[in-house]
Amino acid sequence: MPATLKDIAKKVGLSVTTVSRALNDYPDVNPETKERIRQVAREMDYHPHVIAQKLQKKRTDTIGFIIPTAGPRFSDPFFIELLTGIGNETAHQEFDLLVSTRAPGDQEMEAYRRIVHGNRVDGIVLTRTRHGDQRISCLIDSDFPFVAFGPCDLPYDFPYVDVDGREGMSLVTQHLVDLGHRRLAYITAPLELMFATYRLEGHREALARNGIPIDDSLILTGDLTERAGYEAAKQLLARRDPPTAIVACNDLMALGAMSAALERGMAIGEDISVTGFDDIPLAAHSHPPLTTVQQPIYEIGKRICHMLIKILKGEDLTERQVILEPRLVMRKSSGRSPLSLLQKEPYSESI
Amino acid sequence: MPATLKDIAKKVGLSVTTVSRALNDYPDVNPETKERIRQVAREMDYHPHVIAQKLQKKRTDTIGFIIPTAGPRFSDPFFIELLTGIGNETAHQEFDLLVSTRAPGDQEMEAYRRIVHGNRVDGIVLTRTRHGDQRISCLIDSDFPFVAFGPCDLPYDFPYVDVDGREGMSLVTQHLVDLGHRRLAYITAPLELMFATYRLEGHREALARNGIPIDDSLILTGDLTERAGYEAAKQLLARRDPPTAIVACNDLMALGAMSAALERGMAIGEDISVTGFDDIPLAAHSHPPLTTVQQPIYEIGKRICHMLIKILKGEDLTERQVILEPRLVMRKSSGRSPLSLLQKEPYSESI
DNA sequence: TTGAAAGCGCTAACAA
DNA sequence: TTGTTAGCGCTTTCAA
Repeated sequence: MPATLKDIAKKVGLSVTTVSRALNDYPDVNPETKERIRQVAREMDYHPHVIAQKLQKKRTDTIGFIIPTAGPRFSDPFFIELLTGIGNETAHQEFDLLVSTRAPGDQEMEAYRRIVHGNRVDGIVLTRTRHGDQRISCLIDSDFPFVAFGPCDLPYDFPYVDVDGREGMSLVTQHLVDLGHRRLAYITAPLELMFATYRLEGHREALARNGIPIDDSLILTGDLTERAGYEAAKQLLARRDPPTAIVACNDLMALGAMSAALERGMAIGEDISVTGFDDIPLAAHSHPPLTTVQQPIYEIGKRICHMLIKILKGEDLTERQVILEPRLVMRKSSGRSPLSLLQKEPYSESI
Repeated sequence: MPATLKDIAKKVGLSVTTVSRALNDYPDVNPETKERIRQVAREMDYHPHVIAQKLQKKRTDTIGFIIPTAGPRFSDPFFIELLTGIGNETAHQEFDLLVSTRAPGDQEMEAYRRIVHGNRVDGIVLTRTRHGDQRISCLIDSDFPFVAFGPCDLPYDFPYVDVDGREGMSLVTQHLVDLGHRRLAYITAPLELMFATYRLEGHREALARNGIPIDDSLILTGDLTERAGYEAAKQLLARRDPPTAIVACNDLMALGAMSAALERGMAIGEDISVTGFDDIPLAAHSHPPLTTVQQPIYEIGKRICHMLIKILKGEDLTERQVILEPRLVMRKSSGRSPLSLLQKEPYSESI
């Protein structure tokens, strides 16, 4: 049985209160008494019972994070990096982290309720915000502290961090247009996801800005996995009028798209350009390396967590909504359009 | 303020005890009383205070999982899949999951102590067991329940699940030998990791079995990231006597190795064969698809968690050590050795 | 069928 | 400087 304050009190012949105060370094304890108590505590290998502390303090010093895992083989590296950011900041601030893995849907809402109502955690981190996100309205209704990765179209003001996806997609798309591409396909994530909408908007804006008509048949939807990117690209490349560039909504789908193109014997960055979004470590090590938009995922995780803990401590946030600028990372998977009138090299054939 | 048993008791004019019993469906409560209490509880949106329950029950119904994250950009998809398995089983059994992210080392041990001593969790899941694993001796000394992914060379008997890595590596290596390879390089993980040792042993055994001398200069070490695989392969391929096959200790390093080979303009599966271990989803979508050894990661996560909860409930384990058979997944990244005397096709040139 | 009382381990207001 | 008392919200004897 682990030692309790009572055990120590008995041993040193003092009250539980004094022992508690000594161990918590209160100033109104005789220094010698304090030292003696601490000595005994060490000898008895005492560790405070955190559950009892939590009950008394009415605070759990724990934050919750529910990972929207789609299916058993879910393995988006994005989430590990985000989790690492959240986890490290959590530990740094001496908080604990409660994690749930639930696919979006009923069970997910149940997990939220379980966490919110059970006083298990003091606050929650939310990711992949959705249009009319039920989770957000539920949390706001219960007046439960949270910070989200991404905004929402509900008429609430809540704290979040985001990367400007519209701008990001606009940047890559412009980059491709500058390389002479006029026929760009786009693989989006399900549009219920806020970020998917923004990114698609950025893409469309860039096309419009350059006077390129939007062909809806070139916009396909995938579930953010490499498999989905592969399938979508396969379909696109089998067309009689295939695109010269494929813009994917995330890196995993871009990698899938690349494999579909390679399978057809195409040279990526030449016959076809492919771009992603996220800049996961694999993006730099695909072949060819993937042109993408960088999100500082780890830092975002830390930042979200930092904001949340500030809220929990009752401190004011300097910024309630943080929007980070994305950065275009040009690599070899994007190149001049094969249909471009611009010449690649002085001696290359033009059409 | 959330409603408490006391609030309900006051409202219905009964004692807290009776309310508690009614809500916990004890048989010795008047059915009508019970119904009335439940009705009121619903109206007041009552939810039990789990912290108080935990304190009283002296059980947290929570398990802990410390992810050994190496660095901020840590993003091995392997861990998300494992986490999903653990998380889903945890939820299924109505347990909570506490996660820590710590790089191996001092902070990691501190995280273990924090969790063990603070009564935060009832048991722990351990991954990536190491030689003389401090974490294991610490947990055993404290008599703290845990289940590991992988065995340990300490003289303790503890429950774990593992995939036979020796057999797995033996299978891929044999596969390569059968394809005519005689010069095989190996990229290992740091050998302090138990699985790294086993896998390397399997590789060596297969070579020995086939009378192929072991060339230690062909064995390099990497930190399991794609970057490490890339660097190692780059070095191997720059040799005057490059290998015809590269066996990597995990898929991520194999993917990195592939990119190094592609960068040199080599045709993978022809000029050079590359194999991995894990079978992460990306392995099927690399180009060419990666020959690897499958580990049912998600199921292992579920199984570990299932065993742990069984232990916590005081039930007997039918098997304390579970060793799963690996499965070789042959894909296109492995092909006949270019130096092979065997003919690839009837009409191909032999050397 | 119900209630009173005790206690899980801790903290904190108040008194001495 | 120390101790007394109360209480966090819940469960569980034991007695009525």
